[in-house]
Amino acid sequence: MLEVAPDLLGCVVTHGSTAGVIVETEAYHFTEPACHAYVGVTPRTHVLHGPPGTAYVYRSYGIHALLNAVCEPEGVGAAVLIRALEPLRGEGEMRSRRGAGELANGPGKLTQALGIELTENATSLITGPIRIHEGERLPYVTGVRIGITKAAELPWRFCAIGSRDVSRPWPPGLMQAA
DNA sequence: CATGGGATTGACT
DNA sequence: GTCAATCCCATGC
Repeated sequence: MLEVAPDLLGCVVTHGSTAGVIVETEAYHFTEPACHAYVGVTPRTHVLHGPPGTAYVYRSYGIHALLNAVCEPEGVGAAVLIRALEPLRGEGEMRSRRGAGELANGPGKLTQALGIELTENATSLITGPIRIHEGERLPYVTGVRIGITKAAELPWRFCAIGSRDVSRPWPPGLMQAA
């Protein structure tokens, strides 16, 4: 999974008529307490322990939907959180859903921009409605995961170097090769 | 059945 | 920098 997370950088997420390039991810694994799968298999987390290539969408703080890609084999319980996208197609549609400001430089923002909803939890990332297809591999920097209260020191955040669409705070070195 | 927490965002001091 | 908003669900009585 720590290999899948950086591999996802540069991949393209498509939903409806909108699409974006992944520029930031974070890895989560059931062996560490920040991961929802840490508590074991429950109605909420069973998808995390399910087969790879599945979307895990959940609501955070009662307001935002966050998108994950389940990656390890069935029974393992791990996922990669998609934290930021660089808009590729359907920017007008994203704009109408997001209003002014950045479109997708944050995990809650990108789901709103693409129109991804909780009902799409457990759907396939191969057959849709949300689809992820391979893209070019991007150079990246690693950083500490942000926004969490448990195991926050793990360096499992991956950001594409030079992208201004990465969520803040930008990790040191992000703009080196821009 | 009641309660508390959460991988966030945006507005305000 | 600080703080509230708000829904799902895991946990505990």
